[in-house]
Amino acid sequence: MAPSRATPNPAILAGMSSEALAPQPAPIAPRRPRAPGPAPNGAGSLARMLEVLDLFTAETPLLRVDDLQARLGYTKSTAYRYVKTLCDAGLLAQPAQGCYALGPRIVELERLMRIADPLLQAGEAVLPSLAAEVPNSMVLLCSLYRDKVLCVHREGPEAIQAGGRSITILRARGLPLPLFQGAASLAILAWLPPHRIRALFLLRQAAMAAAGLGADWAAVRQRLAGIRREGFVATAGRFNRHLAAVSVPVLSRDGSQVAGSLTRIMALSDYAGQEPALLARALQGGAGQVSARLA
Amino acid sequence: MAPSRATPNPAILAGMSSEALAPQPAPIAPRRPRAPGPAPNGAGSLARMLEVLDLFTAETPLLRVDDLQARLGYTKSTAYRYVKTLCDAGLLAQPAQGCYALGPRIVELERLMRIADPLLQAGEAVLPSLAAEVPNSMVLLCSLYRDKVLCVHREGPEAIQAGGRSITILRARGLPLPLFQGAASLAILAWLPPHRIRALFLLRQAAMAAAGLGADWAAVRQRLAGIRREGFVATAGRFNRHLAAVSVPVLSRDGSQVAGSLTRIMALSDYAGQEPALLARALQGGAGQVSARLA
DNA sequence: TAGCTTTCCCCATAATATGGGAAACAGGGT
DNA sequence: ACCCTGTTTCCCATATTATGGGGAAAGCTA
Repeated sequence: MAPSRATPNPAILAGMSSEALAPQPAPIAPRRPRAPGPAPNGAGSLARMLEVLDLFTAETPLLRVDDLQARLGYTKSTAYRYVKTLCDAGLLAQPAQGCYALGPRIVELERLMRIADPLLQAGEAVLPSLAAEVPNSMVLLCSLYRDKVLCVHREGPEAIQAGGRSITILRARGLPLPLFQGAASLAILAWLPPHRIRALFLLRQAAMAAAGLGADWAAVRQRLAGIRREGFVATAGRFNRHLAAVSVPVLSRDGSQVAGSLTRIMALSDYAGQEPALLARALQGGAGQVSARLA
Repeated sequence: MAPSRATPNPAILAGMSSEALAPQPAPIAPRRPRAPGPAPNGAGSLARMLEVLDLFTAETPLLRVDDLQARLGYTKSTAYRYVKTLCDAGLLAQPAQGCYALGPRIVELERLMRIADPLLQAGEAVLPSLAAEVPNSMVLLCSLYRDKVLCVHREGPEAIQAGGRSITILRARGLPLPLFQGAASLAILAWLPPHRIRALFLLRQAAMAAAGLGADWAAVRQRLAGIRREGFVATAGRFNRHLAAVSVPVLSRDGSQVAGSLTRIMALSDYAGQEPALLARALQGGAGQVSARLA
């Protein structure tokens, strides 16, 4: 600080009475106790802080501290402390004063993931030729994380001509897919080890039923066994009225577990003329190549 | 938990003596106090938890809990609690038992940033034609976040033929650049509002000097003023012995502040035959188009 | 199923996150 | 250049809760 910004006497500037400058005996208000209970929220303060990230969406990428305070029920102090901690970690950033957004660390970490992800590496090498095999179609590489299926890579055109219109899937990487719906997810689910499927069922039976996977354990089990017997999943007009999808699992190199799924998306009109099993065969070839390239 | 996990009586199951069930005077080992001091680490526990993310690198994308425990000095309990909290938030994931990696939430959040970032939107529209103007060259769009410059988008070939070899810049998005070195960073720095430059200088004078920006405030100020007068930054052989770069600032639509920088990277041999100011002029045209497209 | 590692749970206490208010700061206007 | 307004940090006592150790449960491998 070269010229040393030296004007720290706001008390006088603010016109406070001289009394206020005398040593105050006990003017500090004691902390207002929160309502008793095991935990005010579902978790500890560490998890509470991370909830801040959930508030950022494509519709509201910029938030003010007031919004956080209101939406999460914190006080101003706490909201600012969370924001400051997250900013220091780079997970948030301030594009402008009073304005917060997701931060650079996220982009940086995502790059690390791209560099380190063997599935992505393998997919980038194999998918281009696979996508080119069928005109007006794109190929998606998806992956399962605990209880979330994400599109990891897309190859082929950004848009598909279908139903007289151009249907675009923009910025596919990172697109979250419903766990129990869609060819890409089912192709992963069906090849999960039995105890994983069972655990998922016990935990999210309602969601499975709602997605039409099956009302009880027997139905779900049977449905997934059917998919495994076929070797692929084909859906038509579910994700979009004018689109169809065929998906096959990508297994780890030793074939012991499922690493993700490979999905071709095409116009429903193009799909109608073809044999699903034939489309699946081509995908299975690609999936085998991807598997072979996995570290 | 279909059969309702209702067996919360570990004392009996474990075969403890009935004495142990009586009110225990003080059998529980008191918490071992940590070394006294204002704070064991530089920050509170919230920031401490986020340090876990720093341990994941391109070289070590997979970590075991023992590693975290050892590298951050936590106990097993704490390490597992952090990991669980971060996993629940999706910032970490377990590809396999005993194995942790960066999680799906990061990819998902990064997608949100791509969707919402006006600079990226504008860049994707403008850069392709700009990159094609000069063969064997790529164009980088970079942005400043508080104290970090990141490449946000790359257009053009992935590799440049220079010095008889092919020099590749892979996965440019998310690539961190040194704040005080390189054309892309300097083109942003120089157009920062004076008080921001001054704040940076006060905070990181040593780093500026080490990067050759200037030993004292006068030198730094003069150097940046010189860049502003020129209107661009050109470097040759700094980032890589066989490459040269020309960079210009991208201003906000109203021109009041700098939003990022636009940089062309080319082979040093190609650069040598050209007039830097002419290259800069073309970039300035592109930067103007990007600015015009900013929301 | 047994045997192993990994993960979670329990609890008292020490560490620290919290909340209220005021100081310091930054940006925009005149 | 200055004030003025809204934003951000600092301060401190106390209540909340994160911590650490040991042991139970869960998950995977053989």
